[in-house]
Amino acid sequence: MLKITRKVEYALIALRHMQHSSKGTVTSAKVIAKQYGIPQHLLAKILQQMAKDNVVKAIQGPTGGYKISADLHQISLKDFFEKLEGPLGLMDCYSNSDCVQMKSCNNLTPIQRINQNMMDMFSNTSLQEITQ
Amino acid sequence: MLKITRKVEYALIALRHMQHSSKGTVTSAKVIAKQYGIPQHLLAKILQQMAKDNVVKAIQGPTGGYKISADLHQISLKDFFEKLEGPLGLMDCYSNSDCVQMKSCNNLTPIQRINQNMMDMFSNTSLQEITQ
DNA sequence: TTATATGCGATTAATTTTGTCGTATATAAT
DNA sequence: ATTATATACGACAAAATTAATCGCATATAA
Repeated sequence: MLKITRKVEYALIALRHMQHSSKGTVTSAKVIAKQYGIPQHLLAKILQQMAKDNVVKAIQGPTGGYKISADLHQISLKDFFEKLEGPLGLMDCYSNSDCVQMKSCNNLTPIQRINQNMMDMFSNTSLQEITQ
Repeated sequence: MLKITRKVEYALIALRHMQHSSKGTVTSAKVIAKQYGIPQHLLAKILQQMAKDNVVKAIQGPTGGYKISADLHQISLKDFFEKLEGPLGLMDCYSNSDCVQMKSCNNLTPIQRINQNMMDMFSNTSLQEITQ
């Protein structure tokens, strides 16, 4: 419980790798996958999703690959996580209001506080800080 | 991702319920399960585990049930969660050191910081605060 | 003695996560 | 032009985790 998925783990690894290679360089999914022992096809899909989200830019063809296209200072971890995994929250009821236990559940407010603290942390941390 | 399991959700609901009933009262798993729409057998097992962990005390036989036996001020969320779900951590590598990507993984330290912040939050919050 | 509670292991079901496969398209290099 | 290598993307499958059920045992109040 409370785990980050491999999907975002892999995304962060890839971002960090690109962040550390010379500026303007293009890196293929294959290279990154091999270096970190990530299933290549899986990483490719993740990078494709990041491309759609305008975090990276994809260059096709041989010698193609990806490079960071966004200003990572401007993207919070919260936004990044949500782009990849959908709404965050310690419990489903924070993103989805059709919980049948809603009316009788007694710990919404207390856990809500913790949830808020976590969200704040993720909102106040930029991708740049993670990948630097 | 980053979700609390129903198991601890149910545990917190039960604790909170007991915390709010008159002191010394014994509450059966059945009563709580019905009130909050929780599968009865499942809640019973969770309460049994909490009994083993000395958070609640079990009273057997008809009119039996559970009551809080620990000082909830003295139990941190972190300890409570770990009792129920095992080691916490945003990534497995924080609890388990045999990750094959260990040597090449590049985001240990940055994520580590966030992880530490979360753990601190859970350590600095008592069960009492949640269930009050 | 009976009814009702906990105790506990085994099993199943459901859900989520993780990974694979196949095929199409783009494009640099030869 | 052809080839090799990259991304693009949907469908599928495998694995892992979480959630829930079942059955039987024991305790005990009524």
